[in-house]
Amino acid sequence: MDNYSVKKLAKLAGVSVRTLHLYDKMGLLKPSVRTEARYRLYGEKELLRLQQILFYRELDFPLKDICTVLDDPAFDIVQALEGHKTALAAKKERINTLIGTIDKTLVTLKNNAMLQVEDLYEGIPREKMDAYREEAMSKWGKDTILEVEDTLRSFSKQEMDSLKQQLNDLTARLVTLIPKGPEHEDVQQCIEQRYGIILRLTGGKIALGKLEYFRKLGELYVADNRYTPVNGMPSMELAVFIKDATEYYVKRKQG
Amino acid sequence: MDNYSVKKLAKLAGVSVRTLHLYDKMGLLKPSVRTEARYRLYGEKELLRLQQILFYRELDFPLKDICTVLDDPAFDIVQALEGHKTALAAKKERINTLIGTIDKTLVTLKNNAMLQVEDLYEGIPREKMDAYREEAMSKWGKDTILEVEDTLRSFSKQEMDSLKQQLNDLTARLVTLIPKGPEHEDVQQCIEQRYGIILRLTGGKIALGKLEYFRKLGELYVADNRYTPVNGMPSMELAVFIKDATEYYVKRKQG
DNA sequence: CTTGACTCTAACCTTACGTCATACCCTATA
DNA sequence: TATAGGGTATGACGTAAGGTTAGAGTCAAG
Repeated sequence: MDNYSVKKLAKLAGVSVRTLHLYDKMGLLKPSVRTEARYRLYGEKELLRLQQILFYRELDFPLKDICTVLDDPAFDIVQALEGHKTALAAKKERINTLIGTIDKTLVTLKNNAMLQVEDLYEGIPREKMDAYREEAMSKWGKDTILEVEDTLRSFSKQEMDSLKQQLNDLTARLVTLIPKGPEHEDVQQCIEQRYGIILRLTGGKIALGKLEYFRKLGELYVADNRYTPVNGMPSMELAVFIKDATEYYVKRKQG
Repeated sequence: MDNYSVKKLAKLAGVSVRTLHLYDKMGLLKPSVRTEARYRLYGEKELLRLQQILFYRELDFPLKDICTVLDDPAFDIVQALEGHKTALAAKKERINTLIGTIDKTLVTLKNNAMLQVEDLYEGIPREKMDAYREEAMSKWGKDTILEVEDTLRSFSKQEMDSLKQQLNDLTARLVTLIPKGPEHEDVQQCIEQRYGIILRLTGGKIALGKLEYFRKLGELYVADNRYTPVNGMPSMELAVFIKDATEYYVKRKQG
């Protein structure tokens, strides 16, 4: 009997000594014996009671309620548990709401940072956006576009700026490389880098074969000169150049 | 400028004056001006900041984190929100576990109180239970039995004891009434009370017509004398008596 | 007899306020 | 002008469930 010192009981039950002191003072778990030096000693009965206490504690019951549950024999545990369950369900609902709010906020934040997704289209006025999106959707499929836009939205502003800058640099470099012809090694290197960046921007989620998709993107450069910015100015020459270089690139990769 | 006193701002934002004092002391929201009497005065800028504070507060952000979010321009809000969302999701998962534990505990508690559902069968040894249940299921349908058992399990120990006691009393009374014959008014009253109790015990969920079900129960009393306990002793005489009385009762009600 | 491990009590710290208590300030009215 | 009433400031205490010292006493082994 009375085998356990505070530390032994604490280790056994996985709580701190402080916790046992506290439970003692608040009457939740009294030691069965105090030595003359006022050391606390607990027996098996106390160990059992501690187990019960910890069970209810794990269910987030306040210690005072645990006291009531364990000490009042007329207490309806079933009702207490059911009430507690209701409270937990309410908490859970609140957390769901919070998570929803955070999601909405994240979308808003990223949209605000990312509304420059328009910048990808380089200067197309906002009122033409809808027409453009419909066009793109009918060309590549609505789902494809939506997936790409989702992916774009997931980038942080810094990442986005970096990728945009890289694309701009490549475009500028390609302008200087026009004289060398679309099949020149330097041009092909630029095209390959463009391919990598665009893959990242579209998240590799494109349903079409990736190279095929990339080729279509090359075509688009010719079909619609809105897509070929050179310092903000459209350039048919650059568009054709990129298209030719892309087709050669794809052909070499597929061959 | 500096339009709002503590109380005005508090009312406007739906917080307490104490909260504003606190936010001031901890540097989260300083008044733009202090009068010479040290009264706090806030301007529009502070109102706006308070709105932001409250937004994050509603998301259960600790105030210190809100401080960081609002004051450190290099702080990555998106990352903070995503981290917070993860934490909330973990909390939610924990609550799910807790609810599951409570459910299991409730079932255990009710089973422990109710495993005496067997007592309904009055002394049938546990190893014969399964055979009996199959028999009952083939007689009345598996679903019927499962529904009835569910209903039985939903009773608290006190309710159950009370109903059991009432049934025992009625049985004892019927024994004394055997000489008067199954159609005697007193006997019929007992049968009617039995009917009511059994209806409660089975929750009225029985698929069969209730009276019809009750009649079958009467038949069963004869078909299997395990169902007719008299102080623990089976009594064929009582079983027949109850069957006759029940059939008369049903006939009268249906007629 | 000393050392190291153990124990006691007490007190302060945490979050985000609520609730006094005491004292000061301001303004409108008699 | 005195005062009543409401607004305000500061400080302190309390909350839940302990964590973290601090100072002092206790126990068993070498």
